[in-house]
Amino acid sequence: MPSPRPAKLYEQVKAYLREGIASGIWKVGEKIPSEFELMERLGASRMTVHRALRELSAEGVLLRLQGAGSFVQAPAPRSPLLEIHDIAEDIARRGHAHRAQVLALEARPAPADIAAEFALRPRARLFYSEILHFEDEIPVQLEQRYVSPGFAPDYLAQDFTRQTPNRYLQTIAPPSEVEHVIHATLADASLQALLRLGPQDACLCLLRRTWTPAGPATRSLLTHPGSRYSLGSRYKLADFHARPG
Amino acid sequence: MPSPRPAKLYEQVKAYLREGIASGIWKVGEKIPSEFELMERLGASRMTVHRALRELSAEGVLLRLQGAGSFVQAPAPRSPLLEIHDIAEDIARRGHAHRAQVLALEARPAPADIAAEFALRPRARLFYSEILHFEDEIPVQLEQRYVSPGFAPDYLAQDFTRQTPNRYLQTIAPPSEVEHVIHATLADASLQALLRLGPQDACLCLLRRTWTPAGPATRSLLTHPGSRYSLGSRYKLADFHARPG
DNA sequence: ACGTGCATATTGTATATACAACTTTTCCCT
DNA sequence: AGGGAAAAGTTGTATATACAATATGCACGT
Repeated sequence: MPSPRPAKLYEQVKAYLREGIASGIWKVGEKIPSEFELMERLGASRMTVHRALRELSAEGVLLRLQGAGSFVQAPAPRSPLLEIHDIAEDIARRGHAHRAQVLALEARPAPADIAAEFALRPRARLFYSEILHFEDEIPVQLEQRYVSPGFAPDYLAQDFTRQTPNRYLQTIAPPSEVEHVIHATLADASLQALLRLGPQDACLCLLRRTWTPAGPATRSLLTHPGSRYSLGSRYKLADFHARPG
Repeated sequence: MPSPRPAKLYEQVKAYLREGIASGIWKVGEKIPSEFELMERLGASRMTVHRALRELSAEGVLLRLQGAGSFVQAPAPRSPLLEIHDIAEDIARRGHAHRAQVLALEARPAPADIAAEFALRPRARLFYSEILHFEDEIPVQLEQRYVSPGFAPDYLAQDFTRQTPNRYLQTIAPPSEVEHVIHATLADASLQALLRLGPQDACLCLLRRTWTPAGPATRSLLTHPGSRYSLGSRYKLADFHARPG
């Protein structure tokens, strides 16, 4: 049994501050102890405390003002990266447990409008999967997905409780084009039951369609409980560093 | 005439390396000079060089392997989920008529949570505008926006029936960073009246925050009738993800 | 020929010190 | 009381040093 190697000191300082903020000792907008105070309290050097505070500042947890002090920042909303990661990774990144329940996995005749999207004749068969995703046993997404059989011939043989369709399809071939459309609706009866919503709860619906050079690949409708989930992204626009000498 | 103040040394080291990578002196996957080598070449201490390299590593520019060296990373592909689009342009693109009704335009004390987002003291004043946007005389967006006075000092003097705040702010300075968060709610009484919604209608809310290098610039909450409006984007994924062997 | 082990190179962490830059508070003079 | 200067407090940057952790290559012995 290995003795627990002491974690990096600056990580300990960061953890100490994170916990204090999470537990409400220091609230948003309030000032946390100074570097000197933390230095004496935690028994680390000022440079170590300084590094911890600088990293927390870079992460958006703290706002540091030279000459004034360090203040707790409003938590940045968690931003699941819409275009790349799948929900299992998002949940894992938040440190929660993900579970997938496969409600349907079959080839079914496509509705006329969807068949048209895939450039197929009406009633042509498409692969269809319906999966309910849980975050710590709370339902957070209903995933209804049509997949072109020509794109993923082995789709129906997968175990999607172990690997999300998103991730499996990435291994087949990454899409060359992606479309996102987001809208909001009120939950109908079946959605209320699946997502454990009340009759007055709104849903956030994300329609994601992907294409490969060969044609339409997938069409997935991701429905989230509007009150418990949000979608977001944050990115830098200008990475140019044109500095005149 | 003030002599140009020398930039921070670790920033100079970072710039030196960025330029070398950009100009092709060091290519993706190649090893850059060691901390010791850079230390002698640039005349900075090892700790200063070390800080520059550590930050470049955190930014994804370099990959550092203890005992081996520092290697140039492949640039991360950036594909914005939602480009900054202007609702007046969207409506015009659909061939419809846009009209804006200014419901409020004033300096007001910011609520505590919003003041914290802007790194201001509670009760500090922010510019605030509330504008209702119509598409062919049907309300499609309620825009509630806080603007940092330091970022746009003349904000309150604008006529936002002629030019949307979004467009005006773009002329001031484009943001360096953008965050989008989307969620869905049920319309409350005031929203029902403004957007002409029924008590059972869902709303699609887009919170958009922007930053400049100087700090937080704007915070706008855009509320759409979920039944009449959707957000979307479609883009090509030009870059494929190449991993170093 | 082959692997073992050691020396070396490189990055990671921690500390002490010094001074600079900036903010807030205190206090003194008018 | 008011204004302003001084002092104190806090964060930012830069350096020197020491040791730890990890990877690589070389020399040596079998």
